[in-house]
Amino acid sequence: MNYWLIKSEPEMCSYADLEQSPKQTTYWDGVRNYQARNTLRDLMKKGDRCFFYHSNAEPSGIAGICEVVKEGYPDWTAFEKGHEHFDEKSDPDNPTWFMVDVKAVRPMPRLITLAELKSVKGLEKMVLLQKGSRLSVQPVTAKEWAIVCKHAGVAP
DNA sequence: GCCAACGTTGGC
DNA sequence: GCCAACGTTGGC
Repeated sequence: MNYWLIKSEPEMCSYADLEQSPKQTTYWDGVRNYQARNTLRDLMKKGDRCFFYHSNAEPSGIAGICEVVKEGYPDWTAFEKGHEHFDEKSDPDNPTWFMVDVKAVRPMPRLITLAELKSVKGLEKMVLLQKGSRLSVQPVTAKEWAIVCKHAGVAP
């Protein structure tokens, strides 16, 4: 099983919003970065676990854990004229962008803030904490996953 | 709102 | 292929 961290602006879709979605599941769309696209399309597998991270938030941090329930498929929001994520260059017959479906697993007992994560031993190499890291889907090592869960007091 | 870091675009 | 200009992300 692989571990990931996915970012979402809580104004758009918070962890609570995910929990309140039908079947606690939603599609995670709007990624318009090639590296992140490759991860979504090729690497994320059913059953993989993800930290659900609130970005651009007050404060930012990990809000919960979710699970990949549908592997990479074309991000149809790129095909819809007028949609916020419309991209005229993405051809439905040869899509540029992909997305996955994720399902809520469990919330963190409290938000694990970015500032807090920076001070946790063993997370120094975590992609999220690297300077200038802007990737909206990033790999998390099994070790980092365990450390964060232990720190937060939740089952991995 | 500011700004650093990064990705993309496009002229050459 | 280089690189300046521009747009976006996201912490603060």
